[in-house]
Amino acid sequence: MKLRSSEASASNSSQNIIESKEKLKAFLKKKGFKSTRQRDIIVTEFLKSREHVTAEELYNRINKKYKEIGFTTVYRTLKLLAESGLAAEQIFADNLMRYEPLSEEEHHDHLICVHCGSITEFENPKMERLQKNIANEFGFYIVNHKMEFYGYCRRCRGSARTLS
Amino acid sequence: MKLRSSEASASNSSQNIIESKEKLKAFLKKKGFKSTRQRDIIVTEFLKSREHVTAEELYNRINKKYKEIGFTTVYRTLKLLAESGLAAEQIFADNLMRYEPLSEEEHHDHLICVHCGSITEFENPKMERLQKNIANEFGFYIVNHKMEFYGYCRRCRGSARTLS
DNA sequence: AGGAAATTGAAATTCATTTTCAATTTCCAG
DNA sequence: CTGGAAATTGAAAATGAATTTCAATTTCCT
Repeated sequence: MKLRSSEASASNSSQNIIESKEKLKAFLKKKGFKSTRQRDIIVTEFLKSREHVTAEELYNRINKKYKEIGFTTVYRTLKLLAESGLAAEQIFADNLMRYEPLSEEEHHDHLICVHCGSITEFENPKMERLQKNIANEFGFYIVNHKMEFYGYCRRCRGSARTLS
Repeated sequence: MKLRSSEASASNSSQNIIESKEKLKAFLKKKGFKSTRQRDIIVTEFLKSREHVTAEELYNRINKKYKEIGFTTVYRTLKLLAESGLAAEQIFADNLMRYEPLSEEEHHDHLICVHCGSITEFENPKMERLQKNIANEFGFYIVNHKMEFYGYCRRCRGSARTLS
């Protein structure tokens, strides 16, 4: 089991940021889009965060330093990142569109605490295999999947007395 | 593997409808709510459909026969069914709230065709066990989970030439 | 039957997401 | 280096699904 929780080490992050920014630049060029100061700032902040952010959350964070960057541009840049394959769009139980940095082909699933809201990511090879087997039984070709566990994380499991 | 696709046999459905309606009645009484003509019609139509409907879809269906029943009432009745445990609320990739009839404690997952939109349900004991094991490793207590496979169903896999 | 409490449904509201549009910026061709 | 076509920006408006409001109506307990 490969853990990739939000609390995990952030080493190599500056290297990853540079790499990702290069990828975005290539994507922009290929599509005839332009590189701008705003996009650069937004992408940098987004990749630094390494969280599942909504457009509004990222905008608020950016707005503290860069008053002149508008919500719409943050929103559009996140969409652009999703198109270019550098971010994944995900909707959890709160029904807000969230974005997370995505490198290469990795796919991970989520443990979401309904008490504190923490999101822990994990990858599990057994799970991947089982999913493929199930799909095969139905003649189904999986392009993408979504798996979320909602419940109580280790910390909240102890403190929440409301467990039924 | 237990199949429960939308195309599966609908035998016993009238029996199930009566049963479910009794359950709703009990729920209403317990809560001090009232039984109404509208609720009866909406619940009947909902249970008959045995699909993952949005409030609007169900409203449109009902509106053909019963012009006097408003959207709001359909919406509220679906919420009520969800509260009473007779329906499950689910949001798929199109980001619309859908409701499906829910009997007892069953939980099933979904194969969603991105080409024709069909939703097939399945249950898999191995999957349930693996999910619990994974959660245990993280000290996580699962209350609920969501698993969806997006891809091409048997039928569309053949006809869609756009598979990369 | 009487009336308190719940329900109904049309309309209004909310709120995240998306689009519009005029002003500005980017960047390629010359 | 420019000039200017094309893309971008950001404020504001629009969209659209979900939810709430409220006056009129219905339910159902006593």
